[in-house]
Amino acid sequence: MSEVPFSNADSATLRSEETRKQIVDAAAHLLSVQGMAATRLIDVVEYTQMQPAVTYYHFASFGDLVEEVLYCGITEMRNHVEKRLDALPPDTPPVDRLMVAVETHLRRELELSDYGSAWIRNAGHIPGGMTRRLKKEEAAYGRIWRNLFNDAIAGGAIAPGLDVWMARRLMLGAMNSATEWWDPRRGSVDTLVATTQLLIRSCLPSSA
Amino acid sequence: MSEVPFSNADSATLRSEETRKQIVDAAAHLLSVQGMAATRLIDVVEYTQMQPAVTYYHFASFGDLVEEVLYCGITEMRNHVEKRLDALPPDTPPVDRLMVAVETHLRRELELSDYGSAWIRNAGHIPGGMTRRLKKEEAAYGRIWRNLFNDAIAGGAIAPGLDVWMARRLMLGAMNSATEWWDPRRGSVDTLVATTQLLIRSCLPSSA
Amino acid sequence: MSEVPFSNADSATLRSEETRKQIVDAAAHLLSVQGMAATRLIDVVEYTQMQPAVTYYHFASFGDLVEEVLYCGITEMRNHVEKRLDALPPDTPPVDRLMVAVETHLRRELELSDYGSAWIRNAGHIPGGMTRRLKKEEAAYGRIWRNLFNDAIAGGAIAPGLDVWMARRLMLGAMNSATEWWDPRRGSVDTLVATTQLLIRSCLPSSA
Amino acid sequence: MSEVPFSNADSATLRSEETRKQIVDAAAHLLSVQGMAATRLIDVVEYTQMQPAVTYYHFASFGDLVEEVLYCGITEMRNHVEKRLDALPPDTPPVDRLMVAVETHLRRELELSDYGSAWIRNAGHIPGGMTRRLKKEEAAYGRIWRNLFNDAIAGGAIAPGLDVWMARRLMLGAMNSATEWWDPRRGSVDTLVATTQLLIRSCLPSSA
DNA sequence: AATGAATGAGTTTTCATTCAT
DNA sequence: CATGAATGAAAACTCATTCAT
Repeated sequence: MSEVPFSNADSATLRSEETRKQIVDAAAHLLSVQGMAATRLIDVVEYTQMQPAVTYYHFASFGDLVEEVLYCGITEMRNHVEKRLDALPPDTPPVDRLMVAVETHLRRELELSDYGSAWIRNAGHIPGGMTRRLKKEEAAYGRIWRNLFNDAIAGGAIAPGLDVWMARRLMLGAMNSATEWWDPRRGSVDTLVATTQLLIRSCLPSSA
Repeated sequence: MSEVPFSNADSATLRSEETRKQIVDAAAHLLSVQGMAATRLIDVVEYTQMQPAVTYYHFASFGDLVEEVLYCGITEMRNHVEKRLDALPPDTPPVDRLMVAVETHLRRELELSDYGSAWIRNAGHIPGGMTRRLKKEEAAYGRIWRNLFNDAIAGGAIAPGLDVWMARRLMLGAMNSATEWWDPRRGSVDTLVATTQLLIRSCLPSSA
Repeated sequence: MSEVPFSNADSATLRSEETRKQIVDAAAHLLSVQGMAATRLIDVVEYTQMQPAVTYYHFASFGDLVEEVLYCGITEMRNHVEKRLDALPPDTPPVDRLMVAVETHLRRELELSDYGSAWIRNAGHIPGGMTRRLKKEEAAYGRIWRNLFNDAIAGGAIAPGLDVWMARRLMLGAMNSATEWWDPRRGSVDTLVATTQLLIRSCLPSSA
Repeated sequence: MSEVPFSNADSATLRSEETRKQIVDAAAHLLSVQGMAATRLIDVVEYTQMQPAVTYYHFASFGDLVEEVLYCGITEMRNHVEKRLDALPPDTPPVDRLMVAVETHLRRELELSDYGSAWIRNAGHIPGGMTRRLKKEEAAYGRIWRNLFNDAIAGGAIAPGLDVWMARRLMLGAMNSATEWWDPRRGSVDTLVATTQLLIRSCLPSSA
């Protein structure tokens, strides 16, 4: 007969999406906590209390599931940073914009999402190298930071001998390293954000 | 050098030691290049053109071999940094001592030893967690840096809101991140050393 | 044609029959081309752009589907050969009747039906052995050939040492082998029919 | 010390070869009896009372094991036929040579070797198509028969409408079909050989 | 001291089948 | 009737480890 109101015809699709999400979430969690070397398909399905075969309904292989997690990690991170930056008043000074990005990146990496830290911790450990879409997405995120830094140092005098590309990498490396050592018992994320912002600020020529 | 005549027992020992070294070297190389997730016992012995069984003459398990590599990595790193610092004139200013440590750490990590980068890249990815001697050695190395930083900032005014422990971690994280992104084609280690030193210097209160 | 108005029940039945036919046709095609070892349920439904579950509305199991294909293959073959023979004038000489059967068998096997070749190629490869109805149908078809050959050699002198049963099997084997090697680019079916007829004729005692 | 007399230094190698042979033999047996569709790796290892993993010491995959069986089948068959032909007196008439080949092929296919029948029964059912070496070997065997037939019909008058290539295929098809239907209870191999030889002889133009 | 061979306990993967809608 | 989703049982395959020599 006619469709029951409010009953979604796509309920099967929704169920499926939910199942898929559970799997990816579990994988993201384990990858962010244990890293790739210690995360097997079996760990993921045990964590979700499902059957191994479910995975293969949604992904062609375990490797594909991992790739999906990392892809979501970098994409999500980029989207959030972009959104926060776009929401700023147009006249926000470049350095302030950079500080906002630093805060967003750190909070996401540590507090808000297993995907972010899964990406950061495992990006350099992908067995067969990165897929094309991972490379592309990473490059896009990298461009955001390049622009942020370039704007922030524009007009300032770069110290002789300093390589701007390396400097940017070092600062991002500093932020990302927090996934390995940050411990809520040793200090809040707020403190970490403040500290990181202070350090990065002090490295900018405009600070002189 | 050449083999000692009339000393079969010793030559056997030497051969054995050499074999062992080849295995550990190979493991260090692969761990530093591919990371733990992609490095299996089979890869290591294939790299040395040996048989899996050789490993078990020298190590109780594959895990032990990996642990040995990481232990060598951290130990070697500490020894070199200590030696360089000890060789400095006693009246070297603290900041200069820190700069020397930075240079030593970076050169070892990137140029001189697979062990150093094997350690740095995989420290956070050990399946069962660190062994006691790894923890101990890491703590010892950490103390060196704590002292270096403390001496360097002594007397200076710490910015309010800055957490010194975190700041130190961030700076070490920056240095260690180079294993993931450093590419000789984008700049020499000399440049990297200079850039890192400049950045760290600019973060120190004494620079004000 | 167009759908019958006011006859939903029938159109549904028709649709259902059509679906069933699509599946069996696809299975027949794949079995005749690839053989049983390479044909899975998944291949069949993918070929029809359907879902695995459809199969289970029409068949109790994948094995039943395969059996159905083979059963259709042998039945169809027998029916066609019988029809052609029945259509011959009653006074057709036995050898000519045999030649007609040879032509009918070959054309069906190679040109007209995936079912025929599916049967021929896979009859000896059924995992659990033949079902009863397959055995029965095969025996019935075999009887036709036995009679054809018996009539054709009746009155002729059988060479000493020749086993008639084996000779018949060999000739049928020759014909059936064409499914494995016949290639339209190496010669037409017409040529194949002519060649086969010539060979079989030359084996008959009446040819002397 | 010195090597123990009569103790083979390659005993390990011999053992290995023996194990490998057991596996291939078992696979050949099952393939010849059940065909590819019904033969799984697990069946082979169960038959040999070994562990699945042994297979992977000797073969990269189950597919490779199957390929090896088929390759041995065709190679072995060719070698035996060639040897028998080479041992004939140089002045043996071509038709007699052909008869010897027929006998050798049939006996090997039915009595002497699982490899021969494994090849014949499964050649047309290889999932991914034939490997290069299989094709090559098959072509070489085919050339032997082409020459045998060509020599046997040389000088005779080929019936108009008869395709020699097809005729040869049909006769080989007849012989190979015996793997599917031959049953020792219905007649000895001797009888089969005699019958086949008679039929093929009667097809040759020289018989006229 | 070294190694070729083998193995067991796992892992990933497959696939016919079922279920809920 | 049809189907998207899920599943269990079993398959192929992996790999650190051991054994016999």
